[in-house]
Amino acid sequence: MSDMPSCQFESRPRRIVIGSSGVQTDFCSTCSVRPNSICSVIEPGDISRLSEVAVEAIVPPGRGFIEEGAPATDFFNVTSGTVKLFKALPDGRRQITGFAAPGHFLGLAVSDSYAFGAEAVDTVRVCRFSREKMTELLDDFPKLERRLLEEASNELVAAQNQMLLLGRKTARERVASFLLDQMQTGLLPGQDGNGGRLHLPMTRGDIADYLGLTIETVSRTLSWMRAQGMIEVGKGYAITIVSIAKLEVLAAGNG
Amino acid sequence: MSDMPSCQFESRPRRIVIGSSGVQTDFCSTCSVRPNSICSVIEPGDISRLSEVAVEAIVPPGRGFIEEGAPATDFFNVTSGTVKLFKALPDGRRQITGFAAPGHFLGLAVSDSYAFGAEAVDTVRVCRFSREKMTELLDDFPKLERRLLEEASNELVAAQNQMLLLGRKTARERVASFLLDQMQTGLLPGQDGNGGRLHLPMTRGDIADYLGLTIETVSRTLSWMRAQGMIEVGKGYAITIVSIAKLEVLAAGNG
DNA sequence: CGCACCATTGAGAATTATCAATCCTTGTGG
DNA sequence: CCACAAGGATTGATAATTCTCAATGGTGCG
Repeated sequence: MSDMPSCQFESRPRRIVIGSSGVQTDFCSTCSVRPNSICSVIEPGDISRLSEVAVEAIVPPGRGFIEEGAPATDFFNVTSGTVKLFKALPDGRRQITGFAAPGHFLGLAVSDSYAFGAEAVDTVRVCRFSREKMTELLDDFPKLERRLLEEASNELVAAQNQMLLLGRKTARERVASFLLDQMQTGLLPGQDGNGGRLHLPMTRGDIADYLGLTIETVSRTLSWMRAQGMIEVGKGYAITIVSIAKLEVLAAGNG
Repeated sequence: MSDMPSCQFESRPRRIVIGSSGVQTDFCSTCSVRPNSICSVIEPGDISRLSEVAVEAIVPPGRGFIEEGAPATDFFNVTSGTVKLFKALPDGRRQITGFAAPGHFLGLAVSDSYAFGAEAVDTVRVCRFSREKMTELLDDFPKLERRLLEEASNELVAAQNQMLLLGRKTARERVASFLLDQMQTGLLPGQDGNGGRLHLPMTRGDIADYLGLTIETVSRTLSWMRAQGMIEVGKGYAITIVSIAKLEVLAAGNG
């Protein structure tokens, strides 16, 4: 496929917010994704502990920041943008195992090396924690551990759903399932009820690698869905869901 | 496929070992899989706590004991035999998401209903914990929570590997990967080095549902591997690995 | 002994992949 | 501002892997 991107950050700015008194402020306390992330279990009085160990980083589109097989030195929390997680075979075949949206925690692994790679789909901001700092936090905040277990359990459920999709669903069923899933995260503002405009930040190639298909099959399937009046394919990364009901019939298992 | 088995236990014997003094003994302390299970983090002095909340059950081959979508009332620990975990589509298509060997913990899910079904492959023994009793244990033994997180992380890694297999590997690669995986758990005693006799407790149908293939393709692929001198297919559930090297070349990605 | 279930093998069909050409969009530089 | 280059997307024609349908053979249990 494409050339393997390097595993370096574009920049690694320690984003320190200076308050009126000139003292470092807890940027975690103003973090917009904290309510949806594991950080929400840290009490307001302890948030400074978070800010001390977290480092903000900005990852430009297409840049990888976790390399499969590399030493697992850091954990990440996505604060904005979309990240693709993937595994690859020696000959280049790639399977995207998931897309991480803001609030998602990355790096769950007992091994000392990453079991997957991670790459920014669009411009991504992440909070980075070193492995040892994270361990300290876990020791000091038992709630954090329970929250991580929740997070892991949720990912496990998602992984099981994806295995069902990859192992047993047809191309049409896969794409339908994908579009419905994306309505959880990709819905444009003001959209809700029986339809909705979606912003899909990933390319057809990414979708294909996520669904275990080829680019061409994804494209053809979307065209077929458009012909069926299920969706409208806008330019860029926009897709409009015209009939959720029809997609749900497909996704449930009528290829 | 086959008719859906009921979600009942064959029997639910509270296995209470009566010591010489006539007092109930901790059967957990003699449990052969404890070193490999989450129970290993409970200190010897606290093992009685385990025995109090655990109930042993025997599940006959083919019997289901977790029904997908049913209220998640219990957790399980496999103590002997092999369990298949699966998800199904309305029309009967089934994806086996994993095989659980002795020591495996079942039921990780935040939801109040099971996200997957479980069924005994051969005769299975499990330890059952009620959800509330398990919660109490988690509160009293922080180490247990950390161990569960480890368990979940390991399953996540396995799930990611399986997604790569299902989404991007050819039939031959899938079967090769499967056979190599099974050498971790299914090796018959006395086997080790460059080959080994495997006991696969599951049917071809189970293997097919695990690998996202059909029974026929699994069978044909095994026949092809035999013709290539990679394996020997014995009668019953025996398979002999003749050349690990050839299988590894296949599994790594040469279809 | 016969039935039921599982496994193997064959022939043909179907879904999806591969190869290839064209179009569209976007960004860049003259 | 326009032309061009580059990457992504779409569509078409063909190929290949895998599935489906079907028949046969083996194994174990009642």
